Amino acid sequence: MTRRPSDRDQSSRAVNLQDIADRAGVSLATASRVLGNGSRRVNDELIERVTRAAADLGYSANLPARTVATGYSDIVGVLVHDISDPYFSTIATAVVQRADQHAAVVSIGNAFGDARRELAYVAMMRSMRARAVVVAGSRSDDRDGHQALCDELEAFQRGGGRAVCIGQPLPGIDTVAPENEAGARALGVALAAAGHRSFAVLAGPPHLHTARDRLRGFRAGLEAAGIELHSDDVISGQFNRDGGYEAVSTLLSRSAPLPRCVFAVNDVMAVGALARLRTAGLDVPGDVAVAGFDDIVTLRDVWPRLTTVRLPLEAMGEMAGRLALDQQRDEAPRLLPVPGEVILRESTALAAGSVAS
Amino acid sequence: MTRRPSDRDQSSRAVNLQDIADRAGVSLATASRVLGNGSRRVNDELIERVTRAAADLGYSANLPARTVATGYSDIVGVLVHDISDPYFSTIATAVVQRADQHAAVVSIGNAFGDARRELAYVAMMRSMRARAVVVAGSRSDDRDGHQALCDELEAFQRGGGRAVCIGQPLPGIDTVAPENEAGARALGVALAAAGHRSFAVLAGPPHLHTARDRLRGFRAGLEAAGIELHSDDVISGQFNRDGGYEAVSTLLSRSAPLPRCVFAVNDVMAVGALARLRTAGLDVPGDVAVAGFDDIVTLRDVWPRLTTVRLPLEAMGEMAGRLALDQQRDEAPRLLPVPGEVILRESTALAAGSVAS
DNA sequence: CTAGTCTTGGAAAGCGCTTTCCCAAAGCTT
DNA sequence: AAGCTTTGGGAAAGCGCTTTCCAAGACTAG
Repeated sequence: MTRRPSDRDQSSRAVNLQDIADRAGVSLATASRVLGNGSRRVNDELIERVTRAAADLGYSANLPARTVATGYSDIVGVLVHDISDPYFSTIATAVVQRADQHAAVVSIGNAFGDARRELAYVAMMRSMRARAVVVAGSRSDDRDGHQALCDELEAFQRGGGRAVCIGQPLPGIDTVAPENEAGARALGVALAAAGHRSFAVLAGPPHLHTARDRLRGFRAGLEAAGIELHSDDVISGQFNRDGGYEAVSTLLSRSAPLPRCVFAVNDVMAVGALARLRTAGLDVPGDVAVAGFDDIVTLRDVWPRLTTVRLPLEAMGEMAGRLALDQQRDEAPRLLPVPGEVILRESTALAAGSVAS
Repeated sequence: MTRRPSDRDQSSRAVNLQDIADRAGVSLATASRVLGNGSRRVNDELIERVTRAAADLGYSANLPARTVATGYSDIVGVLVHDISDPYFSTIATAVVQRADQHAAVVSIGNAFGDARRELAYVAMMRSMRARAVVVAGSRSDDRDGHQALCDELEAFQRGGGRAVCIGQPLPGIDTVAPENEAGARALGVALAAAGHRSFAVLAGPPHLHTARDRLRGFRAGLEAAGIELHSDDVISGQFNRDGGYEAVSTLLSRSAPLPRCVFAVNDVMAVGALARLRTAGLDVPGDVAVAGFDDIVTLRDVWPRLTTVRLPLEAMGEMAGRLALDQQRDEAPRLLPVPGEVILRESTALAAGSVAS
């Protein structure tokens, strides 16, 4: 099977470095030094010849082979619940941009919130010898799944990769942590200060940390203003648009009077709530006020504009990218808290001077 | 962490197949046959021993090495303009789902519509020996860039990968082609039939094929109804939310009377237009009607609900995934046209019986 | 003019896997 | 019992690259 350089075969095997070396009349090593990282000086004329040969033949380095040889790749994995959710796609875009600057290529994994898929994806990144992996999205209560993920991430790091997480801190792993609880608390305080008195919370799934933290914070904020949130006023459901829609359906179907203000634990749910209220012929904020969380850019144009807690999603992705790519490996794991900013808009406006019952 | 005395060094080198073979007391070849594709029968007891050893040592196959050995990888590249645009993230999600079924892992590239980045990304996928690449998003007029991309994709296919494109057909490449022109035409016809008579088009960038096709189709639809679209009534701008917003600003700043109906060549622009009109205190559809294109799911809850042309984005991603992964290589390139469906909603409603001037 | 230090090209030894090839042992048929 | 085909394990040859290691030539220094 040994091919002489002279007998060019017809098979469509891709051109490799040896082909380039042959054509340029240099050794494999020299060709590699020219086209590779260039750690060693090569005669200008040879550089020229090799470069020319590579261009002529349309050479494209075999990256997997390079990875095998060096033990190092330029893949960065990003793991999200759902890339079509603007929350995640915004973060992912930022990571991609950061990775671009490091000539790294991003591989995005959709886990649909499933712990098994998450595990499989991180394992895959480990198999690929990825340079780093960014895990975004709320952890859930599944103890075993959680532990397995931590183990896998640890193995990943032992193998020389870097792991970063966006959301709940994972032990031993750099984390960009949005302050869900504090943000929701501030929102509760602000809404109370604006004159709201009766509330319901569309709380999302009880097992999701993010959802729970936001509920807890909001409740604390109200309590600080002397308002108590009854458990009847907490409706759980899905963490997406339909979850918000259905939670409002539940509220509407009850005999109890509607609360004057509804807090959905994320913007997408808030939009679902808005849709359901409109279907019921109710005015927002006239009849019911609605607030969300995240301040998703795509949703800034919904009307009435949503009161929400702004998370700097782009900055968060950017920070995660930086942690994953810039930092030295020997530093201790970091925790970067990200504060949210309460933004009051039309969706929770009250007629001037009035105090809602 | 039980290391056998025979283990040579303490360095944290990842466990490899040889380690597994040693521990199981079999040869490298046998270990490979058990853990690899299993193309050959292996004694049950040995299978058991190897599997056990792999589990004990937390073995994770080195995928790049496998790729080097076989020449095949399980990476699928998806190239989009902007993953945070719901149009693309919806498509990407569908491709990811399809790829999951093939145990392939998706790598998403953001080109931000820049031809150079697109080229670089496809080249990168070729370097990675990716199994397939899906290029989504409108081509622009840049002749050279376009040719370079085609060349690169052809090189990619010659190297054994599959290329699929979503949008304008590329020569020699399987394409999922939304019928932009026909859809826009149908929309024009439908709006005219609904009684609209005076129009403007927020046309996006003139060099983008998708934008142009939609404009051309819309114009043809109006002409079929005996309505002519003057060039004054075509405002170009960006293909995103801000483009819609600013185009309406332009309309408002003119001395001419506002058109009764505005067609934005995509939904995101339509939402920008809606925002601008609202800022100007104009009612939609009372004062001005607005229509979009795509029927983005995230935007179905904006109010008034947008008249649009629905593209089955998920199905399109799914089809692209299928073309990329299921099909045999020797078949001729295919062109799968995807029809759009006109959906009339509140944003273009006219008071019953009235005909807009 | 010789010894010592840089340069810089090439041969070859890996990297971790798959797969071909070889061969021993076992199962058939006559 | 002799000749076959299976069966399945192991040695070793790659895959395409990087990176030692070596050696030869080009310089300095004494």
